[in-house]
Amino acid sequence: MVTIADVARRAGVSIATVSRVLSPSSDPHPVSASTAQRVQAAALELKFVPSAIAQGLVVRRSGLIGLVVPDLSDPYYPNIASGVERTARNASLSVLICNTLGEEAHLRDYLQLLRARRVDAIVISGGSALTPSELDLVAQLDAPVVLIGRPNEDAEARLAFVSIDNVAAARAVTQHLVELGRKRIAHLAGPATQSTMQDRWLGFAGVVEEAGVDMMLLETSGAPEEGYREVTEALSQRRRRPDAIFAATDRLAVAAMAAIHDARLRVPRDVAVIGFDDIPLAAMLRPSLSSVHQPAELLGQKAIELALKLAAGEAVEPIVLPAQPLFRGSTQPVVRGSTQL
Amino acid sequence: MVTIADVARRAGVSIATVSRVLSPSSDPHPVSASTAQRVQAAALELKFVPSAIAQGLVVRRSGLIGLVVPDLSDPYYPNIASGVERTARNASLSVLICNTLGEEAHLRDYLQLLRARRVDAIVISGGSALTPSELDLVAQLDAPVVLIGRPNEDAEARLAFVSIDNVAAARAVTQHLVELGRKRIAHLAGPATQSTMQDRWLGFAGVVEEAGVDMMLLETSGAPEEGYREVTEALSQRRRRPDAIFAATDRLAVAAMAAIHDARLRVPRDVAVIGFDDIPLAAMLRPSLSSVHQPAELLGQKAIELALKLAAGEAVEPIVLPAQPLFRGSTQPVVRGSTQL
DNA sequence: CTGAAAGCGCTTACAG
DNA sequence: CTGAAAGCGCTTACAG
Repeated sequence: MVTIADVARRAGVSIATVSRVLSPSSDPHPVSASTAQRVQAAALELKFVPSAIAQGLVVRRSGLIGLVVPDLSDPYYPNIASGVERTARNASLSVLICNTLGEEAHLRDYLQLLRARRVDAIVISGGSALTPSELDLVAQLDAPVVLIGRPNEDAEARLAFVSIDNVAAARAVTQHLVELGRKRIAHLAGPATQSTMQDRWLGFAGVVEEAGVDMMLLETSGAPEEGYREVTEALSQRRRRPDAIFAATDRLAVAAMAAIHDARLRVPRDVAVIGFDDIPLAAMLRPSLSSVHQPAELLGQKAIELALKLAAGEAVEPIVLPAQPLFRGSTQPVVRGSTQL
Repeated sequence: MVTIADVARRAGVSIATVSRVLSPSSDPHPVSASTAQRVQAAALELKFVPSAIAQGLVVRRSGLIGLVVPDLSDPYYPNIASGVERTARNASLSVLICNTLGEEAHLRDYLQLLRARRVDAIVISGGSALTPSELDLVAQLDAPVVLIGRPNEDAEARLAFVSIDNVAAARAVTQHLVELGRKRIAHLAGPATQSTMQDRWLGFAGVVEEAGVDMMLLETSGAPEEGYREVTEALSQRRRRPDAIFAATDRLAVAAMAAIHDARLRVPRDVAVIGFDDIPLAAMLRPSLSSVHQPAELLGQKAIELALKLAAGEAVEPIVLPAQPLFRGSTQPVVRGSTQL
C-alpha cells in the first residue's frame, strides 16, 4: 500500500506538505500553488488515498457513526437506515451497521464494539423497544447517543431522541374509522413493551372512548402470524365481531387483511383496515392499504443532525415530527353500487 | 479517553503486557496468571477498551467490510445485508454500509472511501446491475471484492461472485405455469441491463418455447408503477390477454396482482401470477403469492466467506446456489368448486 | 511557504 | 514471563 512518504518522495517535498495539500484542515495551512500541483500529480500517479485509520488516530475522530437496528428485515427500518446513511454521508461520516435482532446480548456486544471503534456518535433505531436494562447500557455510553423512537419512562429525560407523534397519528386514524360509522373497532397491537406501541394504543383508546364506540384490544408480539391468529379469532365471535381494525403496523395490517379474507369477509365493506408505517407496498395492495406515513428518511436525517450537535457539545431538545395519515381503499366509505379499490 | 498506558500504570506493568493480556494475538505470548488477573482488573475498573483504530494501524487490517447496496429500501436487499452482517460479526468484522442508489458517482465515491478506510474486503450486492464502466471501477480495486449476483459479460471471468441459479429457477416456475395448463404466459421483466433479469427471461423463454405456448414480454425498469401499467395494458388486449404472468420480482408481482384486480379479473382463476424473491409479505398476501425463495441470508454468508478466502490469498470459484420455487395461492390449480387462498 | 519532530494508541520482534 | 523500543501512517504545533 502506498503511503504519504511515497508521495512526498515522488513530489520532492516533506510529508507535512503532502498532508497539507491532500487533507487540508478546517484552518488550512498555506501551500504554494506549484508545490500543491506537484503533490496532486504525485498522488494521482501513485493512486494514493490517505489512510483514514492513521488520520483517525491523530485527529481522534473516527468519522464513524454506529447505527443500531433491531431487525434489518423489518420493512420499517431500511428507510430509516437510508436517511441516516444519506445524511451521514453528507457530513463525511460512514455508517457502521449493527443488527441486534432484539437481543440484549447482541446490543451489549455491539456497544462495546462501537466503543472500541471510537465512533463519533451512535444512533439507535427502535429506541422505543429498549428494555430498562438496555437503556442502562445505553445511558452509560460516553459517545453521543440519539434514539429514534421515544424511550420508555424516565430515560426520556436523559436521552436525546427523535420520534413521530404516535398518539396524534393514532387519534387521527381512529377518528377516521369512527367517522366511517364503524361501531366496533379493534386495535391489533404490537408489543406493549414499546412506547411507540403504547402511544398508538393510547391515541386509539382515547378517541374510541370519546366517541363511545365499542373497542377490542388484540395483543401481539408484532409477528404477522400472531396477528393473523388474533384477527381470525376475533372474527369468529359472531356477536362481537369488529367492523374495523387499526393495526399498529402495516405488517400486522396485511396479516389482518389475510385473516379477513380467509374468513370470507370483505375489506372495507365488512371490516375496514388501517395500518401504520406506510411500507412501500401499501399502495399496491388490493384493497390498497390505508396507513400512516412515517417520515422515515427524515427521522434518520434528524437523528444524525442531533448526534452531530451532541458531538459538538451542544445541548439538544427531543424532536417530534408529525406523521401523515393516508386513507386508501381499505378504509374507503362503502357506498351502494360503488366499487372498491 | 482511557488508554493502554493508564491500564499499565494501574496494574503496575508495561503496556506490552497489557496488550498481551487484553488483545492476545493468534500466537499468544505467555503471561503469568497473576499478572493477567491484575491487568484484567485494572481494565475493568477503568472501563478500558482498546482502540480499534490504533490496533488497525499497527496490524494493518481495519476489521471492516464494505457492503455496497443499490437501494436499501428495496425489500430484497435487507435480507442480504442481514446475512452479510451476521457472518461478518462471527468473523469479528464490522460492516460499513454504502447505499449507492444505483448512481455511478456514488459508487465511485464509496469505493474511494472504502479504500481510505482500508477495508479488508468489499461485498457488492446488486452485482448483476453494474454497468461496464462500473465494473471497470470495481475491477481496479486492490481490496478483495465479491459480487452478489453474476456480473455481466466478461467481468464474470475476473470477479468473484455468488449468485443463485436464475435460469434454473425461472425454468421451474415457468414449467409450473405450463403444467397448470396456461396458454399465454407473460413475463413481466425487470431491467434488461441486469444479468439476473436476463437469466430469468432466458429460463422463461426456453420453457415457453419448448412447450409451444404463447408468450408475451412486458418490459419494465423494475418500478412497480411501471409493472402496473404494463400489465393493465396487456390485459386490455382482449384477444391476446395473458392467462399467467411470471414477474421478475415480487414487487412487480404485487403490481401485477393489483392491475389484474383493477381489471376485474381474478388471480389465479383468470390470470395466475408468480413472482421472484419471496419477500417476507408474500405468504400473507391474498391470494398468497407464489414465488422463488432466494436464500438471501445464505448469499450474504457465502459472500463473506469468499471475501475472507480472497483476503487470505486463496483462489476462489464462483458459487451458484439453488433457489426454491414456492407454489402458493396465486398459482393454485383452479378446480371447480374449490376455494382459493 | 516549508520541514523536522513529536505524538496519536497500539503491537510485536528483540533482548533479557 | 516481562519490558524497552521501534514503528504502523498520518497531523500539527513549532521553528525558520
